Amino acid sequence: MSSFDDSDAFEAASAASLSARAMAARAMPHLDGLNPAQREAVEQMEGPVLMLAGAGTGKTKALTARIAHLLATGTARPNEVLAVTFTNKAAREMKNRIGALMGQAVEGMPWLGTFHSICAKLLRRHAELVGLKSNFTILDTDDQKRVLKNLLSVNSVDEKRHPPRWVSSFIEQCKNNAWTPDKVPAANDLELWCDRIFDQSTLAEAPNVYEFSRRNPDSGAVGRHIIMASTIYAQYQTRLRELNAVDFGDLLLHVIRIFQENDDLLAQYQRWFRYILVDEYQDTNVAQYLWLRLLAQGHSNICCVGDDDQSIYGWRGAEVGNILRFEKDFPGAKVVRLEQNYRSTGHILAAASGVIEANKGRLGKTLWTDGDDGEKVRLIGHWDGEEEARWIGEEIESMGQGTRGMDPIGPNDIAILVRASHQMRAFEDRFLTIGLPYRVIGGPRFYERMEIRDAMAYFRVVVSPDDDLAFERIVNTPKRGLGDKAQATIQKMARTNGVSLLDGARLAVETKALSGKGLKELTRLVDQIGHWRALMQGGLRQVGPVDDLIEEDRPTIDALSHIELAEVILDESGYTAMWQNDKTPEAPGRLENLKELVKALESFENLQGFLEHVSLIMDNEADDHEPKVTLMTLHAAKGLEFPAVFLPGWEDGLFPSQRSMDESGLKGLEEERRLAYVGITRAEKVCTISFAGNRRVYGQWQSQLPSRFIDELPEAHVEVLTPPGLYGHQGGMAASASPVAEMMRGSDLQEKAARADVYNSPGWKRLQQNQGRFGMRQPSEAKNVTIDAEAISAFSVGDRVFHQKFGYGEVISVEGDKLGIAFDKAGEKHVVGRFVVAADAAGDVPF
DNA sequence: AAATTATACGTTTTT
DNA sequence: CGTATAATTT
Repeated sequence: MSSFDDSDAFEAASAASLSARAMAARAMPHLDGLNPAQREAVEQMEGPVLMLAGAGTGKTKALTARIAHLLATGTARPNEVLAVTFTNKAAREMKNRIGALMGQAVEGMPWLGTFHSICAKLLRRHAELVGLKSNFTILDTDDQKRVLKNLLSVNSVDEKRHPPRWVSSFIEQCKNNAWTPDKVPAANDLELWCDRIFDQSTLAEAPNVYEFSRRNPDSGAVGRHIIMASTIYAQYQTRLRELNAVDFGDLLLHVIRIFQENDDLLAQYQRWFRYILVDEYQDTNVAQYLWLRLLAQGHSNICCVGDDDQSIYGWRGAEVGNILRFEKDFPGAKVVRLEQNYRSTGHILAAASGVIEANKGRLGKTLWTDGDDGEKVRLIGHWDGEEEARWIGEEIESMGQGTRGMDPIGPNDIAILVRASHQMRAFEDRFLTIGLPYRVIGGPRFYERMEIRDAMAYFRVVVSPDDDLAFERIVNTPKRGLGDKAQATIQKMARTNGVSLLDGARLAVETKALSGKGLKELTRLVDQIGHWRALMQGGLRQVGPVDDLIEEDRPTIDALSHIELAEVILDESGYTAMWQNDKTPEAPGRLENLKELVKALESFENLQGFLEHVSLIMDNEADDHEPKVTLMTLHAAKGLEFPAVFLPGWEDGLFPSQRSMDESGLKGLEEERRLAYVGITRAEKVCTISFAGNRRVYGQWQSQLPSRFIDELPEAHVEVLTPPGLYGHQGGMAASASPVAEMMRGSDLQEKAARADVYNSPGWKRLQQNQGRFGMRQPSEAKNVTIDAEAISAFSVGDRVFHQKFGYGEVISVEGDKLGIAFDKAGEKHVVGRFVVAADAAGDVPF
């Protein structure tokens, strides 16, 4: 875990490299099983190398083999290799695989990690060069938003028109592009409207506010006042410095600035990192590119691995241009293409290739395989989204039995990949009713949950008493009667004395700036924090003026373990009690999460180490053992593979997403197409694409057209399926119904023409001919499966029950193992009995 | 200060 | 339609 405790990594690494050199004489097992292209990429150690690695071509294998080769040949010591990834998961996997290749010989690679963790490490060493202390805190999006909200209101910005998260994404965009506040191009800057009109005297006191001469289209008023977004950005940076804090983008930018302003230091690191490797290079943004270029200058021993066809993060600043430009940026670069695919069948590869070929300006690769053609990509249309979910559910069940001579495929080997997370709901609903276990990847992350963040804010206050944001978060959580008024008093006290909020609170207590209950509660909180701090450090116990909480009056105390300390903090602060007293359905889960948090502390030496880890590592691999179908977005699926993949919702507007096309035009469409390519290439054996003719969008029923990507699937590699149980309804329900529906909605002519044209497209005609009918049918009343006499429900009508997702409710019908339940909050649902528990037991059952 | 009602809005997401 | 925030009430 500890890419951070590198203090003696150098020593350890040097020792390790001796044995590495010794190994050079011996065989090199890491080269075994590499194909010629992979081997070339591994053995070309000097100079710039671009490894263009298509989906499933053994990219990680080649990358790890290359590192192993550098070490095994004694070309580099472990601490001289800088290997950067985007995610912690990727870093972890690489570490494991290198370990497996090298045996125990290499202790660790201190500079293998994410861009952010490596930058955090560098910045802690040199923080003072950018005016920070080395114990700076790393803000998450929530903290950022709070800082920004404050700035916006101070500047009278109209928060209705420019919500904090909007300004926050502006700043993020600037940082992705390595624009400091003074370097924001005028064309990219934004005018933020003020929420009031200044008069001459107030305007004089607001130096950043300008008169905006254009007419306000809303009110018709002239003389609106504005402030530039880059000005807010500048203030934001100042504020972060005051807080001794950085955001994620700053980790990169501060390090870049340090390198740019300190030639000697840069030279030192250039000498130190003799070999640089970068994973997922197509996802790098401008800042990351600059960072890499600074470090690679000189030796140019940089190996970038990526696939321009899998660049799907343009919307968050990734520059495909970086990978397309590589040979220009690094003259003499060797380009190696990995094109042999070890993952998917021939039909699947051919279908994926057919789709991606429609993109322009690719570096170009042709995937091929030694393996079987396998089954064709399957394509199926449904009446609506619910039927699509129903069909996929049944298909998954039959895959479990093994269909058409294929080996059974269990839930763990199946994934459903959607374009947008809201598509998951239809599947969740369906799977819940048929009792198909599933797992959703990519929901709210563990460390982003409210209770976890609250708990960590307590830890932060104890670890660093001047962490104002953390103090602000916990001062009235749980409710202590310290509302806006009390907090304003504390703020004022802190500001006028130039101290932290905690010290401000201490002063407020001493000077009795508050009264009654507020004073008592604040006194207690301040004393408690002092007490916890003492528990952390050990030694003489601090004796507060009003210290009625601490029962024993020991003059000295021993330092508690950080785990005990965490428990004490959560307990004494009343935070645990707050959730125990909470009657909402999510309260038991939150308590469970808190327990998990404390458990997670075990793998750390102290609270500081834990907090550093958490601020950079936001992933939480749930370790459940039950086989489950995976439900996730296409974005989340990159890098993964499954024997069977379902790709539902291939409808124009949904996928490709209308918004992408509107906002980014052809570029956006091409990125969507790459997403389609990523989706198809996740499948090893079976890939099933589907669409619905009708779908509910924001509550309104809308007729949908099959995705244009469906037309791009090469016919020879696609098999069109027809759902079972069809009767009547000859062909092309959507073809006839949709345009009519379109006209009734009175959309403009151009759009109608464009849409009508789809029906003349070769792909659609082909499908019509091939199928005769396309599986469109009226939704038959879904008859629920007959009652299994063996299945005796543990519940009866009238029982109070609790459900993990829907909360509390009352059983209103029982049909075999299926229950009809009227939920208090979620309405009426049909659910399989094993997903609910008797309501009185809900409090004790850890889900 | 909590509970309730109104209203706006509605990809993709890691660090 | 459903959720998440804001505004309003009690």
